[in-house]
Amino acid sequence: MPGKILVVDDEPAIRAMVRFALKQADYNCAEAGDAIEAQALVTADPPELILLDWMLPGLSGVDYARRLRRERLTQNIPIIMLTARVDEEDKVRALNTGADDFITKPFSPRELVARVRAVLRRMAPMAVDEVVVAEGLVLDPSTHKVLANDERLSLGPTEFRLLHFFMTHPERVHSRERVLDAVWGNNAYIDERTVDVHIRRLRKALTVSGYDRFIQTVRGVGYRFSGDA
Amino acid sequence: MPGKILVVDDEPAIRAMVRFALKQADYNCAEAGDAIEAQALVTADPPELILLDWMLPGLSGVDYARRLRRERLTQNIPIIMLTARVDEEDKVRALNTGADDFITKPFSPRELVARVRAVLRRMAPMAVDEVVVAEGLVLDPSTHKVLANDERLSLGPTEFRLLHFFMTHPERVHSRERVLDAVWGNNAYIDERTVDVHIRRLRKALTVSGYDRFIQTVRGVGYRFSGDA
DNA sequence: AAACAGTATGACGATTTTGTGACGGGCGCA
DNA sequence: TGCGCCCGTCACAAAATCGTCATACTGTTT
Repeated sequence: MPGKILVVDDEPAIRAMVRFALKQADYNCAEAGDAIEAQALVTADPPELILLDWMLPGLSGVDYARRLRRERLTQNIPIIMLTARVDEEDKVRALNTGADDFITKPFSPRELVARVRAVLRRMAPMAVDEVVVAEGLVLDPSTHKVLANDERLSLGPTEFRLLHFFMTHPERVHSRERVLDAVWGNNAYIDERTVDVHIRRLRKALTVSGYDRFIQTVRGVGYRFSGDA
Repeated sequence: MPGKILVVDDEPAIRAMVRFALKQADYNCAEAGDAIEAQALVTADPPELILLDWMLPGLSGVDYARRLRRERLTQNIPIIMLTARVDEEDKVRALNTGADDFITKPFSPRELVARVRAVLRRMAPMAVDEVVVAEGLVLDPSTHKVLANDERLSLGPTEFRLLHFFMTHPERVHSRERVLDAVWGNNAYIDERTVDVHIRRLRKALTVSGYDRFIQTVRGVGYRFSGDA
């Protein structure tokens, strides 16, 4: 059950279109016509993502984005900008205000959903309950056990969380910084090289069952968890 | 190479500590003891980020932040507040004056660097992670994989960036200088012939699947990426 | 055809990035 | 208090990649 998304746009037609598109994709949807309404909804019940129009009556979308971004210290809500023109200048400014993506109007429902999914996926925390499976590798967060071809392998707490993170975010390359944020917590001030060491330990634990090949290093960028070479 | 950062604090000890920490992380560092000094430095040569003490002799940090936000020249420069207490009230006020983050004293050098990086990253334009396709060639920045007719080919970091640049700017001739700017960074002191060598390496990697024909040399001008001969 | 300028290619030392083993410290538990 | 476990950091080894150069090649000009 996907979460709730807040649309902020002064044009009801746009809102309706967005609501419809999101409903098709099983997203709940809250609506606001200006920044004031939006802020009320955000504080009352924080959405998972905000779709924010570039031009808004009163406080403009840009300014509101900036404000949201400042408050994002505590609340990490991704923002997608809706902008009318394809102006390169505005595009840069929009990104500078802290938007995570932007969509230029007019846009298709399909594009909207695709971008929403992309951003949410990028931000996605790990599902804490679900059993994760990749080929013969099974990780069960609830029992804190990892099976490789039905053989139990023992990991330390950090290695477990690391593997969990990788298995829930496969294929994508993760910078050491990103891994630190996800596995150690958003404010652990730790040397990035520590990631290497834990990768090493995790790999060693996985080697006995031959699954160390899943963890690939992408030179100069970070690491990736993937089934194929 | 990271840019310059301005530290505004009346305690020389703090400034020294900050300077040292930032130098470790390869940031240049300017210092000021009060708002007057700070303002001189800011107008002379705007820094990329300002570390601003909450309490300052004369014009207070909060007021100065507010003033910075009003000036066109400085309103896009992120500000991190240095504050002694963790007062929730002050925190809100700080954010409202336009601070992008704040650090409570005392803090570790590592925390400082981490927060500076975080704020700078938030300000930086997002990398557009879209998959680029040209005939049978597929380059995916998010997974950092390149497929040529479904066959995986492995590129070094520079070759990857080079191919990415070419694929996102096809059908156009690029001078070596232009390529250096785009792929190596806007101020890399590197022999232009190095481009030739990397073109060569990229071509070799592409040859196995016959895609080297995509990279054409335009004698006396530069190179071009294009599907047709 | 020879001279010339621009480009391709292979090799090499230097540098950067990552892998690996070891060490000391903290923390819980007996 | 002693012990075992796990962690973060370091120093060093190994590996990958980089930038430059010398040389061979190619197309152009005179």
